[in-house]
Amino acid sequence: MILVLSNNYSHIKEKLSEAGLKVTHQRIVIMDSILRLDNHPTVEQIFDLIRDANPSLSLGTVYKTVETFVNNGLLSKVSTNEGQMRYDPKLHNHGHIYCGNTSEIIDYYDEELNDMILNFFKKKKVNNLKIKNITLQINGDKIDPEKDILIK
Amino acid sequence: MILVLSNNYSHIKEKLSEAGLKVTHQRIVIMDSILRLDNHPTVEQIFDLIRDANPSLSLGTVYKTVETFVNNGLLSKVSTNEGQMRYDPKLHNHGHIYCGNTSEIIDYYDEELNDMILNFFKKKKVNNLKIKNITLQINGDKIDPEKDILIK
DNA sequence: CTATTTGCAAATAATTTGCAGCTGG
DNA sequence: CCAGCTGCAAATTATTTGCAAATAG
Repeated sequence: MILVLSNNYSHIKEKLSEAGLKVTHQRIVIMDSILRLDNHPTVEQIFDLIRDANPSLSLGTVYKTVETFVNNGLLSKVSTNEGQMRYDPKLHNHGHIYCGNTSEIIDYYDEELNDMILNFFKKKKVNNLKIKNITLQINGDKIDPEKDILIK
Repeated sequence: MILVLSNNYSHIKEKLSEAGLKVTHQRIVIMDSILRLDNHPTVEQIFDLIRDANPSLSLGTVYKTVETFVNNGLLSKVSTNEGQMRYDPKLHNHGHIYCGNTSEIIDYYDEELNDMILNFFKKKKVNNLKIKNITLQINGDKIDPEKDILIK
């Protein structure tokens, strides 16, 4: 029986190659940190997570790299009212919950709601616009900031 | 028959007073320009529109003023992927169409869709979150950048 | 080998701050 | 009058740029 060990970062390397990007250590580490951080990190948060283990990696490289990732469809850019861009590795059509009091951004996706909205826009047309995607933005405040938000 | 002339800026002055803000020339001119510009201006666009007629009014004051307006519920803040905040004088629950190729932000509101979404969130609950509002973000590109977007 | 990518430092852009002087209520 | 505004300049923050050295393919 042959056991194929899941090679470190193999999934990320593959994604980079598929996108036609050179597979560099910096890119792997940056993508990995975004996936691990999960909640839509800022450039600063990415840099803070990886700088100790990669002392020569510079902040400028993080800026350039996330921009490259966005341009090649590996990340999407999420703007906030706090003046810093954040980066989202989930590429399927999904919405976000913005917590005003904790600055968290939480993914929101509901199949039923999504279908409802897509059906609606099959009927109602917006002329002279090529729609790329439609997302829902839910603004609110966490009631208990210590606890998580639970989508039922 | 008594004809009451619509006093200049009277509506804006009223809004400011109601919000408990002092009615200053700067605030009137800034709010007026936002209403006139209509399409979710940046601070720079506001400033450009009013600077000639108000040479002593400074850019810093525009920044402070729009922030005051947001904090007092007279404007809402709209973030973009272009690194500049934009300001929206329409306060009722409505969505935005973001044109990637022209950087325009166009209001979108449909009663039926709005009801549909609100009803949905009466059933599905998001625990530990006090929802303030739910808006739709429609991303796309204008097909003919010269022409307007027409919502049918 | 060579087109890309990276690191670094300097530049730019957007926004905020501090504070003295002005002004609306 | 005086708390709240404004103007101005300097400070801060986020991001971009330019370029020489490094490196993936």
